[in-house]
Amino acid sequence: VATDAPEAWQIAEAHADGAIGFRDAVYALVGCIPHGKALGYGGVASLIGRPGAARQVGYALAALPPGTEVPWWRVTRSDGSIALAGDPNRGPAQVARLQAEGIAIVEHRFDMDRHKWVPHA
DNA sequence: GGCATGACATTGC
DNA sequence: AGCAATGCCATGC
Repeated sequence: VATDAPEAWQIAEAHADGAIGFRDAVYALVGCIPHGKALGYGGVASLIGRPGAARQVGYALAALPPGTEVPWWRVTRSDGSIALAGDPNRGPAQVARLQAEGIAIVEHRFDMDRHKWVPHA
């Protein structure tokens, strides 16, 4: 299986084994989200194996450096609304990124069911 | 080790 | 459908 990126379950396992910390697991998983897809904070937390730690996902992403390669913009709220909508800095940037990937956003919200990423197990 | 903080999720009104 | 209140958990001090 020549996948260029680790599978979601592998990340969850690595985190469970303590090989990587929660934050690193978040970064790795977010990095797996394909172009044009999105995921809710809770969804990311669940895939890592820590359902309920949705807030920490945001906390981890907030710690990302400006020029990071992690596609943090593909992570939104579970209902498809932009958490950073009120942020004059990252908000517009996130919306622009998503739209550039083909996701139609109206009033800082988009159809999550239509763009939600579902790892193929 | 305990306390306060926070890019969320859910439920109830 | 929209708003308010409550629960959850990793981080940092």
